[in-house]
Amino acid sequence: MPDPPSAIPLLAWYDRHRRTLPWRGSGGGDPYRIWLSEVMLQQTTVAAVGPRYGRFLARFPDVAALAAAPWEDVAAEWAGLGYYARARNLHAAARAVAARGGFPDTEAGLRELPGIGAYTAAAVAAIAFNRPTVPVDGNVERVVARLLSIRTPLPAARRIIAPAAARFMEQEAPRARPGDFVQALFDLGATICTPRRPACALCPWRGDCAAQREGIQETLPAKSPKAARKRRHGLHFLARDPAGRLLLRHRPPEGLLGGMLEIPGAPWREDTWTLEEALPHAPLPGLPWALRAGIAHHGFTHMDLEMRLAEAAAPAAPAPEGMAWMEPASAQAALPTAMRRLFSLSEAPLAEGAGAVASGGTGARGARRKGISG
DNA sequence: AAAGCGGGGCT
DNA sequence: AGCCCAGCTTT
Repeated sequence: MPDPPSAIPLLAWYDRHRRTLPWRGSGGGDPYRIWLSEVMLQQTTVAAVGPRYGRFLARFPDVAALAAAPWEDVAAEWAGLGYYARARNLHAAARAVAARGGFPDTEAGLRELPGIGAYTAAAVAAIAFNRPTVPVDGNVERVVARLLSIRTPLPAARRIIAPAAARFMEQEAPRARPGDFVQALFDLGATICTPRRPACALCPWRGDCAAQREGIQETLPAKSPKAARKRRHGLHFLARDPAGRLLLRHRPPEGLLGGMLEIPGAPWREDTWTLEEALPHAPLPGLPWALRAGIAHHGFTHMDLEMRLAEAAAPAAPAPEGMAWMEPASAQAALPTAMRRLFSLSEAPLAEGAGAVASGGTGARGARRKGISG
């Protein structure tokens, strides 16, 4: 394994070109803010986190406030961000931190908290506590794979990349400012050493990059092929009570959309559902369900989902076990994106032959936003 | 080692 | 229509 290049040119570049980001502003060094940003940024782009970070911080300004909050508030604030286990773990970790009287200030201590793996422990240790460690995220994998021209495909290449990245901390300059060094690596990967069309001419390491010398930088890192996505179908039931409230159901705490709200329905399966077939899965018996036109599409990492929506007016009644009547505005805000798309079908006309309303329309007119089709 | 787990932004 | 993203947890 060749020596890594000197970190000095990278740090000099960072001092001139570092990105201005919400979690780099005032309050610097606050481990709560840095931890929150790292968790939000797990598999999530800076652009997506941007508008959500300040909002979350305003609602839960410190770890004590987050620890004291009920899960429903945390879930509603996280809704739409995805990977909801992050929110569950964030909440649990906040309670653990509050109970022990503050954040652990070492990588090993941080690693014990729920939702903190090898990457996040190293990132918080370096950025919040200036511990000399190198977190390896997608940016660092790409930068190191190119610098050293590592052709082994991911994820196997991590066995080579991680120790190579760790060797940077043998140098004096990064040890003097670990937080800046690791963020310099992130910024380099995000703005110069990008997945496609990297700006090698502007790179502080342009003379040190083995892949660039070989002209293969755009092909690295190589990746193993991933499995194909399955397709599943659902039919869901939206009941409205006389006050206009919606009947929603709590999903189980673990698994897909764990701990989040949903519009109750028949289980997702390979075959499509007919309304009659799905009727036993309706949340309330004996209602005059009418199918809406259109299908809500939602792609998860491992599954493409197509959902239809039936609606009915319900008499005033207590919500069944595990469900709740909710005002439409607060309900929609607390729903994960897949369920928001499904809910938007309620603006569509009734499906052909679905009830007393004459058809003749062409489907979900006015509902052709992303994920909706007729 | 592989699979489950969201959603948005960009090409 | 893919690919990628400041990954973690469970099997």
